[in-house]
Amino acid sequence: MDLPESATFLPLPQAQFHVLVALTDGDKHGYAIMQAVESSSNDLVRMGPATLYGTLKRLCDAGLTEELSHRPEPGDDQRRRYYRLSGLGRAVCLAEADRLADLVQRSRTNLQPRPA
Amino acid sequence: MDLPESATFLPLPQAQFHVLVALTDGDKHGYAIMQAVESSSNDLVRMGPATLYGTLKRLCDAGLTEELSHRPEPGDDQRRRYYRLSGLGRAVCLAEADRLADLVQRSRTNLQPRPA
DNA sequence: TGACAATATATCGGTATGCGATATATAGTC
DNA sequence: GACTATATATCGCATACCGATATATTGTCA
Repeated sequence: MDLPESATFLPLPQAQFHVLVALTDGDKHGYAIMQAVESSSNDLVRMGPATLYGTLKRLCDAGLTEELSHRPEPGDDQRRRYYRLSGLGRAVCLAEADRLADLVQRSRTNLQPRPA
Repeated sequence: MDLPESATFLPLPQAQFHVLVALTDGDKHGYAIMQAVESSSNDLVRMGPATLYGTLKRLCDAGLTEELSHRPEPGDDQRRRYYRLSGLGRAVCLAEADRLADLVQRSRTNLQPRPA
């Protein structure tokens, strides 16, 4: 069941979707998100600090992500700030995935050479 | 086989991808593209004239689409200007679809509750 | 210890993209 | 003739994106 509220965030800006998807993997700090987005796209998507931290701010303001109040790995780099998907963030991420899956399928279907 | 050149256009801005996908269906004039994008997304994606014609200009400048020199339906509305996908546009559209399909699959896989 | 690279967050300022509103004009309907 | 839908076009603002730079910490190696 999908919260109707999710649709109001669609279409999601690309950078926001990239960050949400990176967090479906598990909680991460900013720098790790940046690396995950780049490596998982084979460096096709480049995400510098300006895009990352600006996007993280927007996502947290919108309630799609939350900053962790506790530190998952005590003794790690003290500068790190960790983020996780909220319940709403999960719903929005899935809704955007559905929307994009439809576009992907239609473009592939239409562009396949049709057998006579 | 994918032209390496296609990758240089990725990630494609959302509006550009929407227009390309709309044209995989067949050649269309601007107004028809606008309606196709909205109706095929169940009005989730709204595309006004400013976004449409600006995007079409960028796509034609980049060589991803081409304006038809002839009129496919003689006797139709004389104001119409028809557009079609170029070969490069097809390749870029498929490459972007591949990129998005990967994001969709990973987000779905990660967000499914994992059976114990 | 000192030098250096990698890690980590943050912001400035400019560019690209997106879009509401408006303009203009034709085509179709009643 | 009045009205709606069709069709293209552009202004100006808002949002989104991103290269460059700044600052400081951490880790590594000599």
